[in-house]
Amino acid sequence: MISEQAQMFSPEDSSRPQPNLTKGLNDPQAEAVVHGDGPILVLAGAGSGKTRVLTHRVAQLILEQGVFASRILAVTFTNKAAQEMRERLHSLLGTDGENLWITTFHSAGLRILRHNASRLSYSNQFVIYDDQDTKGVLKQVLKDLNINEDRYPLDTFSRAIDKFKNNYILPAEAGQRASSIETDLQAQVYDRYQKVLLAANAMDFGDLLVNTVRVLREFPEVLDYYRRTLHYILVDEFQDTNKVQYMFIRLLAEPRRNLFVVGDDDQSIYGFRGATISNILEFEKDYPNTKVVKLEQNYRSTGTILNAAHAVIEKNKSRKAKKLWTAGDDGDPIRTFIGYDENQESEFITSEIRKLITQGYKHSEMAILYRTNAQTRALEESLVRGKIPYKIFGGLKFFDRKEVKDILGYVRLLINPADNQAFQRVVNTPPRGIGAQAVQAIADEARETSMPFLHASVTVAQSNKHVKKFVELMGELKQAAQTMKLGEFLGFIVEKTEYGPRLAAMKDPTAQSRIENLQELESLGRTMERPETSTEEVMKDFLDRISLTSSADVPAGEAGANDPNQKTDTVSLMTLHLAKGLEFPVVFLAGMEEGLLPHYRSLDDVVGLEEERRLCYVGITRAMKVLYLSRAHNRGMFAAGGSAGSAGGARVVSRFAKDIDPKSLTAVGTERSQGASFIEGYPRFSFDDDDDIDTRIEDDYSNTWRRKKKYPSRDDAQPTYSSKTNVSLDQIRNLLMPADAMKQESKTPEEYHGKPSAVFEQLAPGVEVIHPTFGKGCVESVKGSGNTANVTVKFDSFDEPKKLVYRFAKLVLG
DNA sequence: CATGGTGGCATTTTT
DNA sequence: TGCCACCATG
Repeated sequence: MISEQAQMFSPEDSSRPQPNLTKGLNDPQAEAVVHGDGPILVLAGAGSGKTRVLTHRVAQLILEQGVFASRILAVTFTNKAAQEMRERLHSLLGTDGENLWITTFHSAGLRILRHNASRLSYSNQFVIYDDQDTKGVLKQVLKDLNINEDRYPLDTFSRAIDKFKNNYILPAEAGQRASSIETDLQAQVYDRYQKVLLAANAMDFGDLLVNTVRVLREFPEVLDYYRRTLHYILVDEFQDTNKVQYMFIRLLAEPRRNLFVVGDDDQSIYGFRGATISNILEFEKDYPNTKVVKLEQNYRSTGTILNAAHAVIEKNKSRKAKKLWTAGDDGDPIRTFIGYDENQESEFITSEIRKLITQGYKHSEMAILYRTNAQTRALEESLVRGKIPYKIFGGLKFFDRKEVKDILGYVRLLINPADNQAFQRVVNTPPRGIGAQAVQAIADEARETSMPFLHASVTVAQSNKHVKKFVELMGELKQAAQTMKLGEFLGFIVEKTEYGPRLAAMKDPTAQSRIENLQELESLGRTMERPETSTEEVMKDFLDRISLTSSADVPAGEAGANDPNQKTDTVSLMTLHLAKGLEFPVVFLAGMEEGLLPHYRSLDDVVGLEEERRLCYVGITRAMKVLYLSRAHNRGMFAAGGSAGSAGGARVVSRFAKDIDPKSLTAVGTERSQGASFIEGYPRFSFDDDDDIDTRIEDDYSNTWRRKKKYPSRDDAQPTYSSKTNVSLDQIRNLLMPADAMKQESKTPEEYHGKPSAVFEQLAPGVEVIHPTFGKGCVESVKGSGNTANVTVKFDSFDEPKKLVYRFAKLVLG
């Protein structure tokens, strides 16, 4: 991948010790870089050198204004962008930049919460729930609240919760705001959902932001600490920040207001995630003396490409007037193609790539961009047949692979025994005779005792031999973790759970690639190992890193961290969203059709359509020299639906393409195409496919799998590790559930509320109590004493009274 | 009571 | 294409 503006670095720029930081910059760029204290908004058009301005600004602060690197926080959109910025600063600053905090919003939140989550009654060791975990929790919540999923689909709730969090609306406020049956249900689900997460000591992505802001707002000493630490704050892609993120920034920057934000209202494409252009407008309101700098000179694209981009974007009503210009040439016309269907469109792109290669372009200089991930299927097939090396960004991540998540599920459960989602994932994976009934029994036991599923399963193990075996397995894994390094341990899990051997015994051809993925995971674990650090600590880091690795950071299906410097020569495939911030000499914009771009889900509202237009704009402006627009006349994915925008199955050209001056378009792909118009035309049923694409699918991949085969086939499969079952359930219980694993990090509710610990003596029927998770309630009965004491409490928010083990329940008097 | 197979169905964009 | 719900079997 070519980095934005990378080619503009001349050797003089990085000469030390006194680099002239404004050399080679244009006037507005320089103005932004040398800006003193106080707020500044840089409106940076596509390709106007904004990353360069950001990095030089940081260097300026350190080298010219004498600011300590540790006083600077730079927030970027993805880990990849952060990494790139770090590298560029390294070449500008050398080791002076070592203490810079360059990070994403989510990573920043995670770091703050790892130190402060206990203030919010989480443990600082909390885990991060991904989308799947989240859905699992929601499913349970809907069941508990007797909500009919057919009537109120699960997705509407996950979307609603997401929206609450993007806008920093906490459950209580959501409840107050509720104005209809729907919104009231949403608030109820949200409330309960948060309680389940808290009980599992887990946070979802949104919580990483919401809880960070909560900590900063509710604990002045924490806010004070970070304000004293961070004096200069820079934010990239400011147009795509949402309300919580903006609150976070504002809180930190408030006393000094040294806030440097860079954005482009024309590239705001994350409205569905709560981002609003109004953040840019509000910025000038919130910081009245803001300096505004506009970067309008484009260093990336040809005149033709810029004109097309402008023609598309100028139709938007809500945007700041501006026009990019270039000192360069007009360049080539934009090339167009209409395929009979998506397969022909893909074949065309493949064959063009081959031609461009013969003309001297590298694969890595080309990208195929599209609106939806579903479009990759046809493209991928065709590229494979054409033997074009490619990488797909986004889509299914390596860490989203089922087998990888399964094995990591064991790791998660060992680290955080309260992780009930991880428990449910692994308890019968691979199948070991623990079905729905057994899991329900465990869930019931867990509910009655207010204990995590894992703990409850130890009790159920007394009456269920399958569960007993599982519990013993977990005990063995726990012990192994104490002696093995991470890589070895991951391999041990794969063997010991029989996950690997079972895969090896499968006829399914994908099984071999899954085994490879697990081997990849193992070697990834090995790279994480640190001599002085316990495997448990390493595992925690490992999980954090995995949780925050976004699909933009690493190509689909790759683990990433293995060989960061190995740049391979491949064509890049990605959605328009992921392409933001990148540039390529050659760009294919596939699927230029109504219903796809703009997507049919956005057709009926103006705001949505404007965002689609920006998306198209982002796509066009990724291209440096050569831009292709292609579309198909028929598309499989819509054949059945007959969706809006496609009358009678025939696909109509995108309205955005119609805005481009036809004189700058030229049809390619067939000799007969000279007069054919991309905008009104019909597909040609052949193109000059003279490259003789070998249609035999080569067996390269399966050969590699076979070579690396590690596991024996079923016949000689034997347990590699002897199993020792002479450990008692009680011993395992203690092993899996050390007292401090259940204890909240630093504060019990007693400490938390500053009350003496003699709560138990005062418990009696009728006494009001508060539970950290369940809230307020009234004691119904008290039984036993010491470690086994039980308290039955009727909580306000639950119909059924709950039986709690006093030792764990952390009750305080109400 | 657990499992594996089959058939139906929907499918934006992402930290 | 991939996921879920349902059903027949062990």
